[in-house]
Amino acid sequence: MAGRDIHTVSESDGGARSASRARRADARRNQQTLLDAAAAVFVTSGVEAPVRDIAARAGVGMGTIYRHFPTRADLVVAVYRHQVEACAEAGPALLAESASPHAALGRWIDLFVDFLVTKHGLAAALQSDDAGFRTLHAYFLDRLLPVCAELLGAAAEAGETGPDVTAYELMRGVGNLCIGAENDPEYDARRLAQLLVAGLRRER
Amino acid sequence: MAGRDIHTVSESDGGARSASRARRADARRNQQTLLDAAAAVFVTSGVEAPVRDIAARAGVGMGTIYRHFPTRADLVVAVYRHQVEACAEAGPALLAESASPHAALGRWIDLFVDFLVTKHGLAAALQSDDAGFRTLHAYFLDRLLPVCAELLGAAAEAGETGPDVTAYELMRGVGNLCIGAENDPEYDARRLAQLLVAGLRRER
Amino acid sequence: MAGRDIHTVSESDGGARSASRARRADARRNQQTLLDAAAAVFVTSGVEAPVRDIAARAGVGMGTIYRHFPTRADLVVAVYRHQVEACAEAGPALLAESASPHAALGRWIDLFVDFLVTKHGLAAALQSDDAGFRTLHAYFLDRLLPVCAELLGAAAEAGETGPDVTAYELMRGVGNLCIGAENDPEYDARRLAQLLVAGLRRER
Amino acid sequence: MAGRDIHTVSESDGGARSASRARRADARRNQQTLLDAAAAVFVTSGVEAPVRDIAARAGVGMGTIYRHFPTRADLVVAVYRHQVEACAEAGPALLAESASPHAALGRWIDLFVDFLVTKHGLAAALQSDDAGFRTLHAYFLDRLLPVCAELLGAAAEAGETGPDVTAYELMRGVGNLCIGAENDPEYDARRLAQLLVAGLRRER
DNA sequence: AATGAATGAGGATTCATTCAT
DNA sequence: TATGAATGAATCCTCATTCAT
Repeated sequence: MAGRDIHTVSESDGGARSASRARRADARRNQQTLLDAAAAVFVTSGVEAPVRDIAARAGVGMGTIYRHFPTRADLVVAVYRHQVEACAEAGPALLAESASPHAALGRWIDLFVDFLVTKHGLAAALQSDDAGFRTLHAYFLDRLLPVCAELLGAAAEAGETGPDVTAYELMRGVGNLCIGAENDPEYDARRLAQLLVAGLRRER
Repeated sequence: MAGRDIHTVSESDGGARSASRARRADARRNQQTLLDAAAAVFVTSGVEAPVRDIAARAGVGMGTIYRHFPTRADLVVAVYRHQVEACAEAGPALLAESASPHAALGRWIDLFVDFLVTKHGLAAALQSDDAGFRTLHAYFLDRLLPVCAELLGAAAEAGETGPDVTAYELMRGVGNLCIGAENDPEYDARRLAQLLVAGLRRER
Repeated sequence: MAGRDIHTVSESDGGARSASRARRADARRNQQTLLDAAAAVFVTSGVEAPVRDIAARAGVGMGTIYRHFPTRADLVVAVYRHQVEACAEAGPALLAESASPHAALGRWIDLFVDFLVTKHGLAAALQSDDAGFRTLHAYFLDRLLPVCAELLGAAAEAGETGPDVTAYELMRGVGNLCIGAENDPEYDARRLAQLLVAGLRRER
Repeated sequence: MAGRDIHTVSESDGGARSASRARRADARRNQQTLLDAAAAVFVTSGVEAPVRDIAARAGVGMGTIYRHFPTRADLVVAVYRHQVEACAEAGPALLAESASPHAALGRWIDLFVDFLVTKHGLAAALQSDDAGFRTLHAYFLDRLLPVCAELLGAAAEAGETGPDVTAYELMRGVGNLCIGAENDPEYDARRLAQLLVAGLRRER
């Protein structure tokens, strides 16, 4: 009887749990669908694409988007999180394997530019005054600024660079250089960014 | 009589002429009013300010704005023409008076940045996909690209720089660096632009 | 053995019974949790507060709210039932202890106003066209109209009042007077309601 | 010649003026169309009817509504202005022609109730917290409160009433009594309002 | 030539209610 | 039974541009 009670309890608990687990799995899958749809729409229409378009592409109602990602910034961050993380994590590795800190910085900036340039409108959104993008800006800074600062600091310590710019300015500048780059075949943001890095160089 | 006729004719001719002259003067004065109003509104609301606001400031109807400046780009160009011209004309002078072509380039870029940074939203408009800004982009390029190219070419010829970037890329890059700079006290577009220029430098 | 069987049976019967009892107790506790949560949310957000908020406050799913209270009116009624009952029951008592039926009516109206005025949005909900509130309206009427009618009838019988208004009109009027009173410090619904009651007064 | 110039000038001035006059006449006619449409829609859908509905009814774009009446309150006020004015102006007249100030007050309240009750949703809007209705509230108060205050004051001075309520409370109360009255055949707001007035009465 | 009234597309956001798990 | 994810209708307001007067 106790056994049955327990069983019953565990069954109902288990049922609840597995239902909840199932629901969660479902929701997670759904989230991924959303992210995929958003990513796809972002490519063609930029990160400011209408919510309705994203919802349509994902085959869900708009409310579903809002449920999962209350703010547009939340959605954008979620879409690009993996790549931002990868970029952040690449910093120390590059520092370790490159010939010099300055070289590492250059390679890291390349990664950053390659990332931004392929994300239609992202670079612009990062600078947008729009309150809805405040968080986006913050996320990028939180995650990448320390990495940039470390590389920059290492280069300075090695005497390769002077104290010309802050890490923030450098990132902001590089970000700016990427704006609209995807539409202009005459313009190579990567090259410009490397020029910036080169400009930091100091002869010993 | 002939004299009188002539006189009369000449008088009426003169009247027509002076009326026409007067009308032209009037129109010019009118245009100037428009430009002043636009400039004032651009300062506070950016170059994308509502047409109605500009018209109101100028004390004319919106139709008048459209008559004189069919596209927004036309208006923006007209507002900033003097400064763009001044910038363009400064190129050769700087080349003549500077210690080196590379130095001249740096000083010229400074002028360009100073100009852009103080024009709320102009740098962004220069990159805008918006059809209404196509002409704006074109004008800036037409007028400034040759100047930049000359400075860049001179520096290259003097062996101060390599062939890293085209004049177009450089201008585009510098323009990009100015986007949103007016709102961010942590960010000094001038410094970044100079970094770019420094990055062009080659040791002999 | 029989004893044991009986015992067992009775035990299991008892188990079932107590389980059922326990379940009922559980359900009741659950309901109470819901009502407490709803009451709390009503205070701050009014009786039209989002279902989700109430569910969240109660720590249950929204579906649970709907199961127990299919319409919002059901929930609102349940939340205020005690107070409505108390108000209803106060009628005869007041009639018994007051100096006159008209005085009793006045005191009873005071009770009613005091109740309504402290329930954010309730008075408005009572008049709402909204289908979801139809039942609410009905409940209040079912329960309170007879009481009001009795008081009013007694006063008329005593010659204190004329047949100016129906009990329904009086209640409706008093209810209306309470709308929005909680937000307006310049407005005293109680005073107005008493004016209404005073207006009923007839000299013998 | 001078004559011609003057003539020309006066012609062009005259043209501009008559164009402007024509435009203004046109616009005025248009405004009336708008007001008629709004009034019609208000009758069926209440004063909170969607702007689009009103525009459709008037056969104009929504922008036209916004141009003429930036705020919903502006529109509502415009629609009812004549009647509010009439109500305001009736006050002194009633005072003059009635048997007593208190009687005048009663008749004036009748006018006010008759006005409100036929305006679907207006009474409710007058109490709405909604910022868009703040102005509406203010207009009614500005225009009618002094009238009510005068009548009330005269009655008090004549010793017919006591100082039970302020003019504001009385108007607020009467306004409240009218909420939803148009939908309820069992409820006569006019009668209730008169009860309120009767309640003010004091025997000498 | 000037005026300024009119048009109407376009996108964000909230929440009651249902129903699969 | 309980959960809570998903749906999607409904309305607001701005502003570039046109064109009748």
